[in-house]
Formats: sequence, structure tokens, C-alpha cells
Amino acid sequence: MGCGGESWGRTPRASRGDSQLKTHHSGPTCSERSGPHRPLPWRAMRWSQAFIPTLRDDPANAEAASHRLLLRAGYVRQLSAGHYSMLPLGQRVRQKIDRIIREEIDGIGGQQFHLPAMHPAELWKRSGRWDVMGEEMFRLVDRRGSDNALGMTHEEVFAQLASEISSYKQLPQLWYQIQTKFRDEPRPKSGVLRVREFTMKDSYSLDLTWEGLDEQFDRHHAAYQRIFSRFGVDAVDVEASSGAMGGSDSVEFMVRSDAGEDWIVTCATCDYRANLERATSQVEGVDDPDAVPEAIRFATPEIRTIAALAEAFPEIAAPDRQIKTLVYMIDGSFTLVMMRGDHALQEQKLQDVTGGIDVRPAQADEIRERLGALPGSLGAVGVTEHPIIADRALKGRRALVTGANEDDWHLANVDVDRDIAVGRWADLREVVEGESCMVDGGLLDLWKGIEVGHIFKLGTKYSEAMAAIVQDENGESKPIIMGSYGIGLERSMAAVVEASHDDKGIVWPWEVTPYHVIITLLRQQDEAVVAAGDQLYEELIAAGYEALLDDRAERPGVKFADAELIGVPYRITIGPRGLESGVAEFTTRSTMETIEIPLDAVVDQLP
RNA sequence: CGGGCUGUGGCGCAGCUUGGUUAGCGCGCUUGACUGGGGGUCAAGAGGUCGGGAGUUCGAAUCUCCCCAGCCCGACCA
Repeated sequence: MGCGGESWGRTPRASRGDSQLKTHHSGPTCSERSGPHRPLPWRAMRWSQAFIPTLRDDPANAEAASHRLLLRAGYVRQLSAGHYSMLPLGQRVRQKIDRIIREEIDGIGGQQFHLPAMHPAELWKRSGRWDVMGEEMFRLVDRRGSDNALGMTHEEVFAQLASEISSYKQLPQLWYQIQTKFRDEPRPKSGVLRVREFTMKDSYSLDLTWEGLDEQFDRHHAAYQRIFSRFGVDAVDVEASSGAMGGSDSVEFMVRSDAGEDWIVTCATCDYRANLERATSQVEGVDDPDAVPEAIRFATPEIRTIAALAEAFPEIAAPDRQIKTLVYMIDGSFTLVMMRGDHALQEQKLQDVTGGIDVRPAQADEIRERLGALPGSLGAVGVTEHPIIADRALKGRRALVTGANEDDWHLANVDVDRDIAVGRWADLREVVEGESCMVDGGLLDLWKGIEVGHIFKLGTKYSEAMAAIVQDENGESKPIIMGSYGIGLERSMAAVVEASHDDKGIVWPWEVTPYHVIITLLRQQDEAVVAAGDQLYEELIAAGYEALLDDRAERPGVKFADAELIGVPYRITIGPRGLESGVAEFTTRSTMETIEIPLDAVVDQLP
């Protein structure tokens, strides 16, 4: 066993309430080895020997607080767009995140694996995702001419391993790994928040029954709450879409931040919370006449928008009396999508209800070819040769206005049930801030969040594709039922910084900080200062703390600013002034409060 | 992929419009001195293929073309 990686495993005391004991390091420490380059214990570092390249100025091109601070405080460096190097401080934080995840996933019965990052195309072809993933998946050809992919996720590999399970007696299982994932993001941004290469903890539950899946899912849900709580962030669990590859009971864990890229809807007065891709709200109804005469055409020259039509014919064509007809190509199928005129389509909902993989708006020429008109004059009345999906807000509506599928003409007196062959009703509209909650009518709030975790029920898609079949107690063959659970490590690190910083720098929560305490020495030439610093440093390390000793020959201002920038929770300042009376200054980073305490009381003052 | 923009020493930038000795500035870095509780002062230094290539020209950081990289907005996005 070496001096590095394994000696750090002291459970920080603040975490789980059970460990108030001061863990003392026993046995010889690494620092007792002789030689000029003796390794230091993992939890000790002298700044003068460390690589912590802090920047005095804010880097250009760094907008998000986490991006700016992680760069400036010397945690990460960009190698290229979407690829970041973890510097020693960043790596320490990442290792702590890694460890917290392992403790909690192990705690619900997880077994850790380590799978290849590169996969043969064959594997992805079996699940059908070789074609589905498109350009988002990195692909490469080896010297034999074989296609390979860099893994975006590992359902296929785990499912293939699961095919070795043949009896229900071997279930349930919970398998996980912490691995590099590759996604060829079209637009990496915000530092480490959206990248092309990142570390993800992905776990997969294997069960015989759906009830078993539910239990493992719930256990993950609770474990995730513990994990994010230990990260020191408030991660809100929200109802979500499971995306292109299906699944159900999808829950995302979101950290509130303007740097986030997801919109979250929460109710002010109840527990309802959902990703905007999924959220619903109460829609105020519109009074319609009991019956309307036959639909009639009327001329609408040059009118192409809902607003223009409403302005030209205010008495019959208010936006909520219009049908907005959108046209999508859903896996190559030309589909009409109907919304109330004043409502917006939420595309992910369309994708979810249709199960479509390649969903895009149809182009003008495709539309004219099939409907005979251009967007602005489109409608579904009389259309029978194309599928029609309608938002439920249109159900039963009468006396509406819609395009006539002839440029410059619209139809009035449209009765949806009578005049339009709706093939499918669905909730397709995007919620707007300030609407009423479906559950209790409360006011809905809309905010931006960072997705740090995502759990959902996969079902049998991959087990069927990879022939992960077991026999149950009756000898019947059953595909293993899977769940999938992910956490982004670097993104979690960035989310912590987003949630915990001030104008001076980062403010690390206790469990993920790279060091627990920094000793700032003022006046290195003063032998008493150096001696007192060294002694305290040794004491802290012996007591199980991770300590950084700032022994650089820098001005006090530089050292203070750097300590605050890198965000270590506690700073002990030792200078000749206090030393005369045997005291040091004890500064709490989060509050920036400073107290004077005797040097020998420092260890007791720490959590 | 569409729109906007940027590449000049480790970081942040000026110079480019109007081509002309040796390419500047602040910070950082090295050495020394003075200093010493919130990014100090002075002195002496080191460090640059001006993103790359081709071209125009007597002469290109500067003008032209092509390429590359990066940033922002949008599209996209398990």
C-alpha cells in the first residue's frame, strides 16, 4: 500500500452524524521516509510544492461562474472544446465526489465494474442504437476496418454481461461503474458543464419483476438524495422525459442555476415539479357556441401568422379561437400537429408520444408538395392521408379558424370533432410561467437548472436485444428488467461551484473540498511562525484533516486572496503578531468571520 | 449546421482602419534590494513561429484568399 490514494479514506466527520470521533492516523506516516523527494501523505500539501496555477484576472470566454472560478482557481484547464484537464485540486474534488458516490451506491448493494470505453459497432447494432445515436456518438474505424464507437453510456455492455445470468435466483443485481463517456456535442459550453468527454457514474439494476425494479428505483432515488446532500447542493428531483430511448418513471435531479440548460416547472404551493419537457398545467377553457354552421372559406391575403390573422379578424380569430397547424417529419412520416393558436408546442412531448427518434419540422417544399400551401395557410380540415396529432386543449372546440391549405385562404366555423380526422389526442403544449398547477391550482414557477443526475426505468429493451433472459421459478423464460441511473461527476463539481461561491471565489462544502483547512503563514522568515505552522500542520494531518500549508513567500494579500479563491472552508492564519500571545486566526470561508483562538485549540475548533 | 465574433509571451489586452527600423502595455515569471496583516516599491532580466498556409508588395501582425482553433447566440442534445 502506497502513501497516496489509500490513506485518504477518513470519512469526514460532518457527513453522517455517526462519526464524531477524531480519527488518528496510526503507524508510520509517509513523511517519515527519508530522502529529498519523499512522498507526502495524501492529505498534506505545501503550497510552495503544489501545482495550483491561480489566475489573477478572470479568464476571457468564461461566462458561467463555475467555469470562471474553476479556471481561475487552478482546478481545471481546457485542452480543446469540450475536453478539460483536471488539475490536482480538481482531481481531489472529483475523487471525493467519486468516493461519495461509491459509498452510497455500495450502500444500496451496488457492485462496481469497470467496462471498456470503446465498443464494437456490433454491440450497438444489436440494440439498434448504432443508427439511432447519429452524430452524437464518436465512431472510429480500426486497422482491420472494423467500426467502433466510444461509449456514450453502457446499457449494451452491461446487458451483454447480464446474459450470463440464467436463473432468477441470481437476481436482483445492482451493477455500476464510474467511467469516461464520450458524446460529440455539437456545441460544448460553460466549461465543464457541457463537454464531449466526461466521467459518469452509471448504474443498472437487474430484476426479475417490475416490483423489484420499483424497489431498486426507489432505493436509487433515496441514495441520490443522500449523494447530492453530501455534495452540499440542493438537487431537486423532477419528473422528466426519458428521452429517445424510452423508459418510464424518469426522474432528473436538478440544481438551480442560471448556467443550467434545462427549464424546470415547480408549483409554489404543492410538491409538483417537472422538467418543462414534461410539465403540464391547467389551461383556461374558452367558451364556444353549442353548434356551428358548415365551415366556410374566406380570403386572408398576405396573412401568414396567428397574430396577423387575429388583428385582421378580431371578432372571429382571436388567437385562442385559431388552430395552429404545424408539420413535422417523424422518422420520415409527414405528420400534422395541431395546437391552439396561442399555445406553443413542446417538441419533446411530441417525440415522447409518437416514440419518434428523428423528429424535425418539415421543410417548406415538403409541405407544399403534400398540402398544397405554405406555412401560414395550413390546416387539417379534410386531410386524411397524413396522421394528425392534436393537443388536448383543442378537444371539443368549435367555431375555430384554421388555414385552408391554399395560400391566402382560411376556414372559419371549424368544429374540430366534426371537421378534422384527429388520429391522436395528446398533451403537447409547453407550460408558461404563472399558469396554474394541475394538482392544486398553485402558481407555477419556471427556473433554470443543471441536470446532475437522472434515473429511469428501462424495462426489457436491452435485455431482449442482448438475450439477457432468465428462467423464473416456474421454468419460464423472462427477460431481465432493467433500470438505469446516472450521475455526471464533473458536472456535479461545477454545480456545487455554481451553488456555492461568492465574489471572492469558491466556497466548498465540507465533503467535497480539496482540503479541509489551509494554514496561511505570514512572514516565512520568522522562525517562530514557521515552527508554529509546521507543528499545527502536523497536528491537523495527524488528526485526519486534509491540510494545505501556504508557505509561499508571498505578500499576505496574495495569500488571503488565493485562499479565498480556491475556497478551502477554514483558514488558519499564523503571524508574528498573534504568535506572541500564542493565538492564531481562525477564518470561516463561508461567512468570512474571523476569531482568534489559541494555537492548541485549532484542531478542536474544526468540525 | 446557420448568425455574430476572436486568435499578438503564462493570463488580460493595445497595435491592424492608413503596410515601413528593434512588436508594445498591465499582471505574472527570474535575480537582487527595500519591505512585511489584504494582490507593495525600486532596479536588472527572461520570455513572442503576431493561429497555420498561400498570395500581393522592395517590405505584411497590418492588405487578399484558403484552412484551423476557440467564444457567444440559435438549431441540436439520454
